[in-house]
Amino acid sequence: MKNQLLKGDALTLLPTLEACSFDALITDPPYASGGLTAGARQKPPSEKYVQGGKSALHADFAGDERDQRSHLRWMVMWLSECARLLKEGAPVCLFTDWRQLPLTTDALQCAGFTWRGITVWDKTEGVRPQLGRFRNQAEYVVWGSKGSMPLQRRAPVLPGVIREPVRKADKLHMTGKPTALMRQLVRICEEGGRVLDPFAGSGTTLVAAQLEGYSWLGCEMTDHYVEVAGQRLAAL
Amino acid sequence: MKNQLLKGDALTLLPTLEACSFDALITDPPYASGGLTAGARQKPPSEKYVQGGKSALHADFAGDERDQRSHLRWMVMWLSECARLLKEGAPVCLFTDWRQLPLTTDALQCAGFTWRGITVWDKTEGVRPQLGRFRNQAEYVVWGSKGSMPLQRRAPVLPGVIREPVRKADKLHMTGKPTALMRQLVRICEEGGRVLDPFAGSGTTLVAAQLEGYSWLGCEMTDHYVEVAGQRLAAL
DNA sequence: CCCTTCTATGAATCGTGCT
DNA sequence: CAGCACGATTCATAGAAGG
Repeated sequence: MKNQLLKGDALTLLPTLEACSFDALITDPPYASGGLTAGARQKPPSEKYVQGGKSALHADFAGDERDQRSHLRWMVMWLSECARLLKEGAPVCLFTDWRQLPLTTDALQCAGFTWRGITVWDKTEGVRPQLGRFRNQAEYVVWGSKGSMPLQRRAPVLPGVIREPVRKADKLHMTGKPTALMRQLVRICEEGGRVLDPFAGSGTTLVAAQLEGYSWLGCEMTDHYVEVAGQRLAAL
Repeated sequence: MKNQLLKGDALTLLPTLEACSFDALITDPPYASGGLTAGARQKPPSEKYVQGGKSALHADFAGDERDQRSHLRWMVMWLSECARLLKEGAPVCLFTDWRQLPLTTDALQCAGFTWRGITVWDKTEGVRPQLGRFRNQAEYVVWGSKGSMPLQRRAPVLPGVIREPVRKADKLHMTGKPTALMRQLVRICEEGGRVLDPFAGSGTTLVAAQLEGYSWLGCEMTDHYVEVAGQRLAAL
């Protein structure tokens, strides 16, 4: 199966793809979680996620200004499209932060998937330490499957907590994940299978999939990141 | 303030305590999460959580056979009682597993607390591997506060992920937590404050509180564990 | 006392087969 | 057919046993 990076909105592109043609869904959708108030959430991500008065390092990305209710509906919409594209028993991994974790497990299950657990990404460094509080040093991968997941799948035992620091040189998107982290995660896919990432961003999931011997298809609607991801994938 | 270990049901005991007299709520309630079917959930914990036909190492504990709906209602009931007992701004820490995490964040917020984050207990590797799956090696601490939480509280910066293996000699309850883990957690309480644990079990939270210089009050309804906890605390 | 070898265990889960 | 009981499975680590 040919690898492809498609430019456009996942909700438009997914319906054009062939049913039952993917072995795993692994993606990092917009969290829509920055900001305590609805108003603060509607600022573009480059203002929302930047500390202090620093200028934005990364281009804005789309799809991050919904309120909780709309965000859930939107998650269920694209997840349901993905359910059609996945083979029976295929695993699903969705990144989320603590604030959106319950919404993410709801969305996964509303879309008809079986929720099977949570894997923790431990960033190891304290992000914004605050006296008298716990550090906010983890993000979460909500994972599950389309229907039952036979034990004879060709996939290894995978870690439930992945300790991986964020390295600037390896972060090409505002919410980009370390390549080493993604290389661990994609291994939930059956050996040599085909990985779907409808929110490819700077393409780290696709790069990891390629490095681990999978084929892949990604969608990304922001021109800038389609170019970034394209270059990274071409350089492999 | 005198330290006390009370014997009885939390829902009965909590209303008898004085309002605004605690600086932190730190507890590990029954999760009611084992078992795929209603029937399986009603088995005692020693059968539910132990593999194979091995004989039970620890005595059973009560309150683990509710379904999701009743479990939520019950959580909100005792949490609301605790809200009355806590001072304004006091932190709350609730243990939970991946399956009950969304329910726990709901319960915390339904009872009127502000949800502030999740802290991860990483049990480290060695926990029941399964091919083709992520290891289930973490439990979670949902934490928050009664109302706003001033930054000038006398409490240190605390870790967001705590790596701590389970040691047999340090585990006196089927679901007992390591003392080292609890010593880290209780430090969310303001220096020298008073800690409440309505589900004391073998008393690890109270032991940790004592070791870290806090005063404490615990409730436990199972005779056996009241005795175990009493002995541990007396031995300090 | 230190090192090596061995064994037991885990807040499970899946699939089968019986009721 | 739905629901439930039961056996099989996975491996890093702790802790015991032995040299």
